[in-house]
Amino acid sequence: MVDKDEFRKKIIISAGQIFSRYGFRKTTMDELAKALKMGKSSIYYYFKSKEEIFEAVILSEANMLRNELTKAIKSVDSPIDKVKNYVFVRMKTFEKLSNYYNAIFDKNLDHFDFIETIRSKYDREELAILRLLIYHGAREKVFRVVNSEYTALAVQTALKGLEVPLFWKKREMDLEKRLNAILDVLFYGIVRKQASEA
Amino acid sequence: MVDKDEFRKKIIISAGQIFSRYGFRKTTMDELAKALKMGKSSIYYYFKSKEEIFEAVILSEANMLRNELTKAIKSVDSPIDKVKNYVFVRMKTFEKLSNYYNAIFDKNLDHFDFIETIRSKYDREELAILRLLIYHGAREKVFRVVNSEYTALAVQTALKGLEVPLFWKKREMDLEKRLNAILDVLFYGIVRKQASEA
DNA sequence: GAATCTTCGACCATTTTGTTCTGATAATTT
DNA sequence: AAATTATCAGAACAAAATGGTCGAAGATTC
Repeated sequence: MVDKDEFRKKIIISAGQIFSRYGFRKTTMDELAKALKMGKSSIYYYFKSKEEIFEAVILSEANMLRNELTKAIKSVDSPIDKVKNYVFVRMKTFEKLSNYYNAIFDKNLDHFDFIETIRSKYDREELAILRLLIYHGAREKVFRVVNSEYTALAVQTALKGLEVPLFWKKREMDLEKRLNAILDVLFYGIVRKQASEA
Repeated sequence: MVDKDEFRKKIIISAGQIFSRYGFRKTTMDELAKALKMGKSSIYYYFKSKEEIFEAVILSEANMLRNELTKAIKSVDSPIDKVKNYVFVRMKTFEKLSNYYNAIFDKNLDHFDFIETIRSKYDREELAILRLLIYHGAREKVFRVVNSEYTALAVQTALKGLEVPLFWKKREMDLEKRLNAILDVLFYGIVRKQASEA
């Protein structure tokens, strides 16, 4: 009873590693079984299908991302740093949680309903966070913002657009440097002139 | 006629990348075809089988390794540096030519005859090079060596033994640092006392 | 030792995949 | 331009791989 959930987590971790390496399609149940040192059919005692395992992995990674992000936001005070941290952590964590990343972007996985669910849920959550960050920044007169709702949407759209080229040319240049450059641009369009970083 | 060989090379390069990512087993002819933007069956105009493509890839990588090694040896003069470079380049190049590396070590590929052929051929070549390096070092009184044949064999055996743990724990520590440490040990057992690095 | 939880191997239906075959089209030669 | 050859792609196929099922057999608990 108790152990069952515990073992589910083990499966999720192990499966997450293998999925991230080979993708959903190329990962076989036999492989998962071997990695877990158990018979293939035993896995079905814990999960109903390969898809369900994948879903659990994605969900787990989505939660990790959320945790990382909220932690990153709380770790600093100034609105600028909050946004900066948010973008940074978002990009860097995406790199690690490649299952989640692929689930969001891989067109081959489109037909999984739960991915669409997660996708939109993640979008809504992110938008809410961004709106809050921007709203606070505007309140403290650090950001010049007319409508935080629209600005948040704009920032989110920009971030989404950035992901693709950011990951496509992953090895070409230092991720941090590129991110910093992008953030500079972002802030020079948002930050008030002569704003102090209080 | 001429173009055919040229296109074969293209296939080898493209296939090499995909094989290195997914391994021989998980790579499908369809994938190779898509990467080459041609029909799956068209590939069979250039190669007789998937196995033959793999063989060509391995052979190509083996040649690259050989080139890198000879270049590395020629680039320095002192026997110590030659051996040092040899080991370094051998290990670092192995990392990139992962098809070759996997072909040599992956037990799932044991049943391919040509791998055994390459394996032993590579062994012989390497032994000859090492023997030469050591012989020269002994001649210049930098190495204390009784029988360069046996010493070369000993060094080769040591290198082989090192590969496995070196790659198994790839991410744990800096490869260069570990290699340097190992080389230190190797040389302190081989280099004459008060030897000058001429 | 009955009842329940957990694992496994054998088996199955379906899909995937390496390969072949046939023919179409482009290139080259005669 | 006819004939030959080189190059390619789609359909078809046999064999292999794979996700999933089922009943039985170990464990574990009561």
